[in-house]
This record gives sequence, structure tokens and C-alpha cells, in this order.
Amino acid sequence: MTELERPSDAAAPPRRWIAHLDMDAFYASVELLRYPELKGQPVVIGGRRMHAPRTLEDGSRQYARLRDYTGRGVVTTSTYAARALGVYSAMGLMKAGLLAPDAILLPTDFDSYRHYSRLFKAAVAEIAPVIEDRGIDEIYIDLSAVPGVHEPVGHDPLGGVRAVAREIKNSVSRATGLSCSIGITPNKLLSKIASDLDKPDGLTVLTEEDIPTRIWPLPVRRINGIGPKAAAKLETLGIQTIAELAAAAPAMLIERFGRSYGAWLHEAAHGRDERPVVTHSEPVSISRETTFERDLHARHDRELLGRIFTELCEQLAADLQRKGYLGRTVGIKLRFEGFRTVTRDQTLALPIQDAAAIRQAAGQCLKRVDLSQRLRLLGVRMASLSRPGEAPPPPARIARPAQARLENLSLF
DNA sequence: TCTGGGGTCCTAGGACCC
DNA sequence: TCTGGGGTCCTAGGACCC
Repeated sequence: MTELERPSDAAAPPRRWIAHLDMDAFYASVELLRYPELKGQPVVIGGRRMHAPRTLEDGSRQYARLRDYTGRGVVTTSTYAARALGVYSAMGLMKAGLLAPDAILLPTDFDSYRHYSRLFKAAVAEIAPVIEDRGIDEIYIDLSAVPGVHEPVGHDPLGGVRAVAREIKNSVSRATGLSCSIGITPNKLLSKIASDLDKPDGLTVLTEEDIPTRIWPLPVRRINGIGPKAAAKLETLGIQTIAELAAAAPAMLIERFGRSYGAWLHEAAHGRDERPVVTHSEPVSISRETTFERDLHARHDRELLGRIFTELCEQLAADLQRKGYLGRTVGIKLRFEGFRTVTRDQTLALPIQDAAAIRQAAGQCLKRVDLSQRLRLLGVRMASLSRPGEAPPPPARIARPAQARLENLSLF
């Protein structure tokens, strides 16, 4: 008889066990499966094409080195050996090249990562099917209904949870040859933090009682949702650790960060989070964007920009059609030299899907931007998505056409 | 040697409607 | 010649995440 079935426990709410599973250095680890001789070496994944390994006549492979890279790429992932040299995700490859010139550079191969992503998720689903996708290399899993998870093992009241976690890790390893780290706690917020406490190949189970000793000493930045801006602002208030955030007066946090975010900061610091594991969600928007090798000028590089713009619209249209969506809101994104970013969008009366119509609407948006500065990025986005054959959108009040800039009329 | 590409959610002002 | 209140949609920007 499980504890849940005992009449005396009928009033007690069943304990939630939520896991966060994070694949260890995922892209890099997939590459090591293909190039095992690189194990233990500093390896960096990133950039665009051009630097794939070449196999020589004697069968040995020749790899690109970080020092040879020129361009605007960033580090997507690095092996633990590369991280030891200070090379982390999102760092510019040129900058990384200064820190680790001899590190091996491999191009990203998303098809391969997606393949292993499907494999590991399927392996988890065989044991625990309530899974929330959080991207290519991580998931949340609701273990609450997994058989045996609430059972103690020997003198360990958490033995059942640990056993299920080990089963999941073994299953992932068998299916992919890759390791992962798992955090298990009563909610998503804590599990996300916990999965990071013992990387790589980690397993951390925490209950509410562990919050003061295991969570509070950590920097606030470890909370998913506190980014660089919020952390910097908290620091000016003398708050660096989660303990200090937990001790801060909620009224003060609300005054400084607003009603919603301030209240959430307080709850998060106390480890409170009731969000469910969401097994299905529909996309809100679909987009395509590209950063140019060199900054382009709307007038000077008009033809090239026009071709890139058309191509982005075609790729976006293909994505929409492949995924089975139409959209009513077409938007553009521009990033200028100096990194200033601007967006414009326009909501149409009826949803569209084809490249020409997207190009037409996006072109209208483009005319509303001052294009005297050079551009480093151009993007096209579709939102207000619907399925073909779905009931038409509610009677749309279409905003008056936004004002185009006269000086742009001839450009797009 | 700066800073990819794909997303989500929130805020805030103005339009517009009842 | 002065002036409501609430609700929803649209748009732009920004923080944040993987």
C-alpha cells in the first residue's frame, strides 16, 4: 500500500516531484561521439560552415583551430576542457581565439543535434511520459505519477525518487551514449537550479528543507528569470545571494521592480513555484534572421540587401508551410552598426503564408525605418498564427497605414 | 578583434469601441 | 470650451532563455 492510499493521509496533498534534465555540453558531446579522438581536448562548436574537419589520405583528420577563425560567429557550446580556458557559450569566436588559440573549432550541425535530441527525449518518455520541452537539450519531467517514486527504499525516504532518476539517466545513456544532469525537487524553479549543482553527470534531489543550505548561498543569477540587468540592479541594492533576496522586503522589491516582477522575485527566492509541467504548446511566432559578414548600407548595397530580404521571406514562408501555419502579423527586425535594434510590424486583415505576400507586407514595414545607418542584421517574423481552415480571426480593426518615410520609398 | 539565431513574456501608450 | 471608465487590439521595445 502506498502512502497515498492510507486513509490517514487522505487529506495530505500528494507531493509533486518535478525533474529538470539537462544534457551535458550537448552539442560538444554529440561531436565527440563522431570524433572520439577529441575527448578531453578543448573543443568549441560555433560559427558558420567553412571549418569542417578534413580526412587526410592516411585516414587521420585535420581540424580547424580557433585561432584561424575570422568573422562574426559566437561560441555555441564548448567542452569542459575549453571552459577551463575561459571559453563559454555566446562569446565571440574571435575573442575566444585569444583565450584558446589551439582549441579545435567545429561547425554546428543542427540536424545531428536534433537527432540525438529526439533519441534522449524518447528514452525518457518510456519511463516518465509527462515531459515539457525546453529546447533541444533540456526538459522538465513530472515524476509524480511514476510507479514507485513515492516509495522509500530501505531507510532512505527519497529512495524511490533516486531510483527513478537513475533509471532515466541509464536510459538516456543507453539510447544516446551521452550523459545528463538531473535535478529533482517539488517544482520547476528549484529543479532547474538543482540540475546545475552537480554537473556533469549529476543527480541532485532536494526538498523544501534543503532551501536554506543548498539554494540560499547561491548568487541570484542562478534563478531562471533573473538575467544580467536584474542582477545588476539587485546588486546596487546590496543583494547578491538568493538568501539576501529572500530577506528583502516584498514591498521594496515591488517598488523597485514593479508589481509583477517584484512579487515574483520574492516568491522565487523562497523557492515557491506552482507552474505545471506543460506537455503541449503552440508557437506564438516564427522568424528568420541573418547577421551579415559586413555591415550593409540600404542604398549602397541595395541589390544585395534586396536579395537577402527576399530569401528570408522565402525561408519564412517555407517554414510556415512546412509547419502548417498562416500568420496575420508580419514584422521585420533591423540591427544597425553599433547594435541598436529596431522592429516594425503590421497586422493584416487576413492571414497569409506565401513568400510574395510576406515580402510585400514586410517591405511596407521597412519603409517606416530610417535607413541612413548601416545594417548588421535583417530579420522577418510572422505572428498571430493560425491553422489553415481555422475559423477566420475576429473582425480585425486594421490600424491606419503607418507613415512611410519618403526617403525610403525607392529602396524596397 | 565585441556581441548568432530562434524563441517567450511583459510593459506601456494610443486607437477604438461600448 | 469640457470631459467617464472599462476592455481589447495594435505596436515598439526590452529582458530573458536555450
